[in-house]
Amino acid sequence: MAKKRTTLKELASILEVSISTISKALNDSHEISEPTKQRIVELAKMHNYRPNKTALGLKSGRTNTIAVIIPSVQNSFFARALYGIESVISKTNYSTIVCLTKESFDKEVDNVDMLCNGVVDGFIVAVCQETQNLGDFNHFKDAISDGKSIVMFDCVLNSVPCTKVITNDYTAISQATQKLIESDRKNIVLVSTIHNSNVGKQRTKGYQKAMKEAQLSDVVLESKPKTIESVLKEHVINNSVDAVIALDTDASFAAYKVAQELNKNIPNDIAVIGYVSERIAPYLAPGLTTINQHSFTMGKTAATLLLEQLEHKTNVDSTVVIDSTLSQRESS
Amino acid sequence: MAKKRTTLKELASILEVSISTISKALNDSHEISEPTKQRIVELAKMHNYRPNKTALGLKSGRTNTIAVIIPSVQNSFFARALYGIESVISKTNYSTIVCLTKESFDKEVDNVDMLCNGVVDGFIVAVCQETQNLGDFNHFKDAISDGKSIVMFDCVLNSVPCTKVITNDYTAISQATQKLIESDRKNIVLVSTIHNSNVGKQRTKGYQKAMKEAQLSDVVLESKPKTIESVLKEHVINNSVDAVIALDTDASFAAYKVAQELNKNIPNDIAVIGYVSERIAPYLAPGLTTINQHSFTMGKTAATLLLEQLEHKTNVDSTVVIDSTLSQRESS
DNA sequence: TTGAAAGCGCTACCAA
DNA sequence: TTGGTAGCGCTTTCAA
Repeated sequence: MAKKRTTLKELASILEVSISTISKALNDSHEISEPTKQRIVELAKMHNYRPNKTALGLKSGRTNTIAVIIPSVQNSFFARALYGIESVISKTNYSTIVCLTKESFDKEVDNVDMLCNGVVDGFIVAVCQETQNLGDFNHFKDAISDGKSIVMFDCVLNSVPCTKVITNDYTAISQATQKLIESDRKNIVLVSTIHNSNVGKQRTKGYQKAMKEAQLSDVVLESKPKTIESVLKEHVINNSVDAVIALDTDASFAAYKVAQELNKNIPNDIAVIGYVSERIAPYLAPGLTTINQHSFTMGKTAATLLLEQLEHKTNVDSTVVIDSTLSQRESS
Repeated sequence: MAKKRTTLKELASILEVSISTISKALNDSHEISEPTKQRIVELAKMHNYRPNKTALGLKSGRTNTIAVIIPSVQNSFFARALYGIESVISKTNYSTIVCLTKESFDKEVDNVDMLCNGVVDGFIVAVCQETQNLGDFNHFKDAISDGKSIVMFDCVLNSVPCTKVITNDYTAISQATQKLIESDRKNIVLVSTIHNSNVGKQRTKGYQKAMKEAQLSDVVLESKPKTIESVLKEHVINNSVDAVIALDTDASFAAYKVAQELNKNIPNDIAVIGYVSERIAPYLAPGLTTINQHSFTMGKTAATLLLEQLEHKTNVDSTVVIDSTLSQRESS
């Protein structure tokens, strides 16, 4: 198979003109006469000519491609953020490469290294957990010294000089907790399967701060997705609980399931606030009050900032905060 | 900023040897003496040299990059399929470009056209709905005649000669319906928000066939995601319904919500079978019996087949079927 | 064992 | 208005 793609050279030899004439004509240069231009454009169309992007890239030193490096796409936060990024990028003449790290440091390093070599102009990254724990950021620093622009979002590295888009996790959950307290909930339990991540830790601290301020004692239940439900159930059976704050999707679902199994009414017996995709939250019964991280907006913002830097070929060290907000529904 | 990436040329001028010597040394050619090799490799390491992929691509005519073109990543089916694809590709020296079409024909055409030009070696595509309706497949045919390999999955185009990975939608839902009938359900309603897609139509036909065979009359409720709940509720109030088959996530959630609001017990009053991510289904209360399309496996299969074709530089016209299976849970 | 030069597809400069 | 040529970074003959 493989009737290889038409090149300028071929067109040139067919019309018996020079390659540069072809190139100029196709780029609508004023140097070329109208009739010649027409002949060439027509022939190019006939042969379905389209310029080789790789060659363009080599020539210009830019590829008009950006890389999005995220841990996963099954996580609805990242899925929606990616959607936000795409919504911006697709309006430009840039393409997007998406790489999934699955929270592996090695994969993250591999991806960054590989794409640095003339494949992309810049990166949008949600730094993976393992990298944060390891504290090895050389792949990003190398990329920057190679002249790449980087925008980090959600999980960011403060010690890497680049643009960061984050949310106010700590404050948001702290306020949510306060709100529960104001509506007379006293026994508020925090449930989480993401206690190993920085994001999870931030959120837990925010909750604890609010509880402490109200002179209530905090209860933090942490477990793996598979077991979180039984851990919570156990706790609810043996203690009085009138509210649950769930830090992630698994924990949120677990709260609902436990409530149902123990015949507790949401929100009358137990109020629930959780982190679940805004697409799913309203479909739960009752609709789940969520802390909305505005993932779409975060993605959009990150993409916009990166494009800006790419235009000016700069890499600025700054931080933008997108506020999380409480999406009040029936569960609290 | 931008201390541009080190090139062979620079290394050559530092060591005052020729570019070709550097190139050969770095590629461990036997033509180069050990001592020279060592000096060069060492210097390269010092300067953090890594070859420019674009240049490699231009030279070799292959880019070791594949494109995954899917409608969305918020749909858990595609998210998981992508995960399956990545799991295969990331073990090779290929990279993945992900493009989201949002079901737009124009975006699909743009993506394919753009990536054909020396950016990727092959495509994994879930054809978007609009393209299926329009019936214009030239972008794929062009890509093939440009020598690209294509593997389609889920939504495929039979008239495009390429590898296809599909599931047995029709049979799977037909069997699920039969199973409901065997367990004495008579008033089985189908609910769908994807009636415009081929997949939706196939599933509906499978259901209708099973109903007809059992001499039961079929009821098909179709609506938009926002309104499907009220449509179903209305129907359940005015008719006797003892089972619901939901063709998509929105419809599945709607079924649960309606049951709860009308105080119907699942599965005693109403059995439910739906299409929902396997990650979420068990968390519903009660756990939802789903028709599992094995999205991960489909992705893995598609990727494996594409790699195979890329190795042999062929493009074969064949179809692989991955069977959907019933994941029995408590809702039916 | 090393180097010079051509060429991948393209653009852009300079000359004709 | 056209064409020749150099060069982007790399590999690969072929000569030295």
